[in-house]
Amino acid sequence: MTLNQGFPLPAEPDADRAGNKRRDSRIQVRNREKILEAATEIFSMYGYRGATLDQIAEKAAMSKPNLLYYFSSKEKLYLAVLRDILEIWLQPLKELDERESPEREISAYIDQKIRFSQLYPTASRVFANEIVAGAPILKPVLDSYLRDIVKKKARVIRKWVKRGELADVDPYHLIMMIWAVTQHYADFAVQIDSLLGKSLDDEKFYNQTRKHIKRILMRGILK
Amino acid sequence: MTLNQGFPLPAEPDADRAGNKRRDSRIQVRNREKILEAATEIFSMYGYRGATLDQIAEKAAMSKPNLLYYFSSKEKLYLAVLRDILEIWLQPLKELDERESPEREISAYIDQKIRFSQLYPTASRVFANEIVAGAPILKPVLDSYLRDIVKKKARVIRKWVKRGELADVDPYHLIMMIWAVTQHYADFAVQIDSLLGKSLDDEKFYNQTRKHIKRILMRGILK
DNA sequence: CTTTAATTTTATCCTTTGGTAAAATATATC
DNA sequence: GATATATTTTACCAAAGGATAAAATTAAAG
Repeated sequence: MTLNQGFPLPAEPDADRAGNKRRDSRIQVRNREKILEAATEIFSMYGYRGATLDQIAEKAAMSKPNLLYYFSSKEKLYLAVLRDILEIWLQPLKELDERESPEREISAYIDQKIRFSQLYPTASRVFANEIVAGAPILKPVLDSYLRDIVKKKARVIRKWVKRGELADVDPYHLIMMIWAVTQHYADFAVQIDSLLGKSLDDEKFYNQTRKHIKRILMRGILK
Repeated sequence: MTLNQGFPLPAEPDADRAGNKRRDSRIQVRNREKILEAATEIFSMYGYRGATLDQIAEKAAMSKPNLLYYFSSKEKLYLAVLRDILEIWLQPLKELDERESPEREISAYIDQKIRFSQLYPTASRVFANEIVAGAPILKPVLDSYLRDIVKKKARVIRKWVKRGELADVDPYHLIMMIWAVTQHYADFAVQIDSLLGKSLDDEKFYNQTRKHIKRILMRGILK
């Protein structure tokens, strides 16, 4: 992963990098990647406060001081993880295009969201954890960046409604409904596994889920 | 709250009570209540591992050793909190009755779930936290108790489908969809507050939400 | 091959945290 | 109101956890 281009989180230059000049050596890249992956997994299970650097270091197969060589504090590491996640989390929404039909666009949006749940379930859980915890870190981003994007896309949906291509739905509730349902399959994966013994890794179950969600939602909102 | 009658969590008699004989003195009841409430709030924000007894004690306005007098360990306290939550969380599902119409029953079920989100948002978040974390404590309960109830209710839904009173929906996905959407409003309340500046505490927003969810879902599944 | 810079390890520090012991205080019962 | 019991406080402790310093090792550059 490591998308992280200009993301609106307090990203002072080199904030998360222990003062070394020549950046991006081979080792640098590989280890930072390794750490971010391990951190995502541990944060997804224990949340920010519950996770320990020891656990993360162990999962990344390196010593704790070594880890701290790459990310100078637990908080900086957590920020780096969130930054990566938020970027891929938001991407799909940005693509809603009013010039296309709502049927096509919303359908595609659901597809992308459920795919995210399949590809990055742990990332989804870190995000969920942060929000459930009251978004101590992400609150400012939600209040500004996310708010703006959603507002913009709500307008798109409202336009479709006015054009009579969509039933009279509230755009915000619709968006949140899609989030809720698609993310549920990543965030509550254990529960689903308990009930059905299945996960989105199972390609068959994945498609069944995808179609089912779409069938009900699309029926619910199309004219 | 404190429903907790015979709940299927490892509830050795007096496991969570520091060996005192005459149970349920006035003080006993009041303080245990106070602690459970404080614990619910703290656990909902930091998860099991992230929460500290100091925080809980402070919120409950008593010293940590005093708290430990009522619940002899952090784990016992957490168990007690989960026990209370799970009971009220499951109750509504048990009431789905095949003799009634699906329209009426599912509608009532959604009502109850969204009401739960309104009344016990922090409890909902503790539960969410536990599941997102991989249900380290609740897994056995999910695998047995929950699994059985859901299986039973899936049969009810399937019956409605066969009778032609419901579109051809998968019962499990339908149930999970209802969970996802209704719980979302409690678990992701901060996000909703960021986007809309509203919460389910606002009776107007509560009703709007309730109706909206129902409109889309019911349209999606009724024939 | 050196020399220099980047990376890793070892040892250590201070704070927080779950939990205990025992003394002190309050409450109830006779 | 004296005695027994329940509750609360005070003083600790050992382990865990985030972080730093400095030595040791490895990789890169000339």
